[in-house]
Amino acid sequence: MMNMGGKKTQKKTMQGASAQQVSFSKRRSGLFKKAGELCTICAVETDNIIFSPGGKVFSCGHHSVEDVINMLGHRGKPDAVSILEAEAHQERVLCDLKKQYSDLLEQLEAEKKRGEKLEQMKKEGQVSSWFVTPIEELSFEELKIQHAAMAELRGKVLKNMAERLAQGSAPSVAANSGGASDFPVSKPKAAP
Amino acid sequence: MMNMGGKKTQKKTMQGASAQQVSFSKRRSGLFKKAGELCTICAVETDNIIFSPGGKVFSCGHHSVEDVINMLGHRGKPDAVSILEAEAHQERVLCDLKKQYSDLLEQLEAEKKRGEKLEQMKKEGQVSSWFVTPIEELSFEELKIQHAAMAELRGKVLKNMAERLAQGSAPSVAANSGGASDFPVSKPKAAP
DNA sequence: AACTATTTATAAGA
DNA sequence: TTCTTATAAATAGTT
Repeated sequence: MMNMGGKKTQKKTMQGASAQQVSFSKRRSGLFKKAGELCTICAVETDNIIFSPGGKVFSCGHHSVEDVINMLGHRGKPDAVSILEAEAHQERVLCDLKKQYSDLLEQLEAEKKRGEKLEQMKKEGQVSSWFVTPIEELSFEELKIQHAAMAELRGKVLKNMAERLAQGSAPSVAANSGGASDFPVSKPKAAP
Repeated sequence: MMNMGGKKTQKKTMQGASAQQVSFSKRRSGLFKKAGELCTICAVETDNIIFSPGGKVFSCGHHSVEDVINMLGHRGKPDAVSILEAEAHQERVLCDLKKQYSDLLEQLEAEKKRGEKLEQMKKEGQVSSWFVTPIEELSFEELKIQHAAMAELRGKVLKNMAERLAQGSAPSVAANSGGASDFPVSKPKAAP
């Protein structure tokens, strides 16, 4: 399609008012997005203001244009420190939300891993899940199947025990010799 | 090499002061560079300020912080459109974030439930793990315990089945009645 | 607005 | 810190 993507970085004013407007919209969101990421990832605060030729003012950040204006209206001439100390409550909320969002993502990720393990267990066969599901929650049909499955497993166990006895093998704790060490019984690793 | 570059976009505060510092430096230059490009390409003016936690202030743009203040003050009040636009943007971002946040809560809750089941399985004892572990890998002692456990479970199942039959109750899957919807989401924050 | 080919940005590693 | 590199993102031009 030869559409030329990012091309080489534009070094001069884009030709064509239309294209320039489009590019402006894209890059404006891009810039604000980057700013937001910077805040979230590095725990800093930013303020970004863009004055378009049309006289419009776009901004994002912890200290909104609104607040600056209000402050100016309230006071005669604030210094940089005033702005620094000013708190935009809406932006603050946004920031907190972002943080919470981040925390949630983290937790979600952790829970997902545990969930996947559960999924794996389930896939391993219905048997395992039946045994850990409160019996009251099982349907009658499921109970019947479980009953049969248990009977079969019991037979296997007895058979295995009999074989071992016959061989006179001494009871011992089988070491996890790599075989099925991937069973989801591992202890959770706390993330400090 | 597997050095992982851009990885997936970091969504959370980066852990490790060192890594965070490195990332901050990179992203700070990245942001300023983007701002510069935006100015050049779209013929607009920008001002960007970053407040680092260390108290340092980084900035770039066409006007000093003082200039920005003066300019805003000089214009008295940006036209209504400007304010509306800025507000709209922030509102959009906030809304999107809130929605994502809600969705995440939902997902988290679901994952939590699955996680709890896993936890329950583990607490249930070794029984569940035994059933999914290849029988050859179990020790004789474990087999005996398993045998006993199975016998007990079998008894429970039969008993439950008998009760249900006696009551003539239709087979059904009981729904989770107990719920913990009060997942800790936010923590109180002290305002600086 | 959506898509795609390219260019950028950047997290890890050295 | 700076350089490298693999991978994710951003985005100019097109549809």
